[in-house]
Amino acid sequence: MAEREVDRSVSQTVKAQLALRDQILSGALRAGERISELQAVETTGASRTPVRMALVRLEEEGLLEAIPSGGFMVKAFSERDISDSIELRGTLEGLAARFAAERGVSARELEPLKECLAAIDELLGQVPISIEAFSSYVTLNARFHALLTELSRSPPLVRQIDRASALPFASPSGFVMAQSALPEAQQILIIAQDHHRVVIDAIENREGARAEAVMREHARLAVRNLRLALRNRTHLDLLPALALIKTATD
Amino acid sequence: MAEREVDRSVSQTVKAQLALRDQILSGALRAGERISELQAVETTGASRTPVRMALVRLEEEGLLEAIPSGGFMVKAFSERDISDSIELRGTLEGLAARFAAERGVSARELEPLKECLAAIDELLGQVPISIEAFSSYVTLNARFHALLTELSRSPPLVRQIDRASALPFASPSGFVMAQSALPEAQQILIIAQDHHRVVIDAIENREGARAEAVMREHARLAVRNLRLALRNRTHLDLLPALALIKTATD
DNA sequence: TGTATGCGTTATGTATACAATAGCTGCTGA
DNA sequence: TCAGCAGCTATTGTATACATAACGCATACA
Repeated sequence: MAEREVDRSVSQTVKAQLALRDQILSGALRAGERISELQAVETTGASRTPVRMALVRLEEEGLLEAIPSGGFMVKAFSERDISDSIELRGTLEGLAARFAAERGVSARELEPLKECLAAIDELLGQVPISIEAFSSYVTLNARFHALLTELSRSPPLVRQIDRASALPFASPSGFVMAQSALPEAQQILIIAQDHHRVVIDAIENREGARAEAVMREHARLAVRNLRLALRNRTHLDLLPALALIKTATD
Repeated sequence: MAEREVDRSVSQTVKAQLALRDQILSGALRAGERISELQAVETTGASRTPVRMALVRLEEEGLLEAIPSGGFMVKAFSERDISDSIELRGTLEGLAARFAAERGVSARELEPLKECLAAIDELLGQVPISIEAFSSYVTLNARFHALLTELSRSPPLVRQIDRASALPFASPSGFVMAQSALPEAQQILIIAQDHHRVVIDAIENREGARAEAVMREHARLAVRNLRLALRNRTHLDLLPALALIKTATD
């Protein structure tokens, strides 16, 4: 036992996993770069065993890739990989919305979603939207999607959606939003909010096909959003993905 | 270093993972049962570190569940969980088929699929189908789906589909097929083969919507298939899933 | 007799020691 | 001067030892 300072409130494995994911999503570890276990031990403060467990988890999560000769490297993604992931998540969310509509949802279950919707409306009412409001939006929007997903009452589907969201929508510790991109972002978010409204309405009226269709349209909007963010080098709520895209265009 | 007999041709972690997955899918470890690390060490022949890595991987895969107080248990699924997983996979495969159709696929890329199709035709030509032929079908069908998935040219999507397939379609070491269920199974497989034909045709003609629709229809057939298998207590190609469904109906 | 507390046992979480392999560097020979 | 081989080093894979926490059982007290 070393004289290492240990925080017993949370498991070393979880601590290491969070720290490493943060390093990856923040860009401290660059795409394609090999991850040194020893270095990870130093930066995370955990010993090799929990670090290795964290690495395995991150590999399964899709952020790391095993190197045949041993060890792991940060996985690199193309722009298309990210846009495919967004469309993929939209497709899954479409299925979730369909399930929710077909299986029926009580008014009480829809309540939190409507509250979320109202809170977002309030943020978007500001013209132009402030950086702080945009930041709150990211949180509220994630909450809305999580709640919507839950309405499907399908644990396997919820699980897959979480997985699919990890890549394009993971939240790093902090993020930057260019001031100049705000008005354009707001335009897009207002359209997105319409989608949110339609999907709730469709679920309430048990229109599965319509609920599904709007979520897929929603994803296509997010793809356009990504293209815009890449072109302007600004970050909408898709920012974490940017750290993962390999710089050399292939 | 113990006098343990070690097989250096394959990593201990992989060995342990395969052995444990087999134990779960074959039903040797029952749903809801806690997995003892020490016991796993004995049955797999690996030491605790690789066993723990394997357990983490299987948890991420969705076959195990972490117990809050520590350790892992075999995850239990309801019948609906499995049928949702099938529908989920079908939805993802639908997206893959759409991508393939929209992005275009050369004749050379379609060749292996057509060969697969012909091989299955030959098997299904036998009336009634033999157990051995049915077993070959399971392999060929898995190959067909894997090839189709690849046509999407989308690594993130392929990855998710693999993930989604793990639960309902994983291949255990051996499986049993009741003789009496064969004719009914053959009927279903002939319809399934029609779907295969349609999806290839749609991809060739770049009809994305049609390609997607037929894969979703294909999934609905598989769901009916599952219901049948459960009712008759027979195993079609969905067998591994049966080991995971909790016996006590909740 | 039932419940609560304390101790012991067992299993998991963590750390580290050991083994093996892959990659690199330097040297030698053609 | 370049290529190939050998030895070394660094890093990963594996095993095990140690620490800690949880569960069960027994005993004592109400």
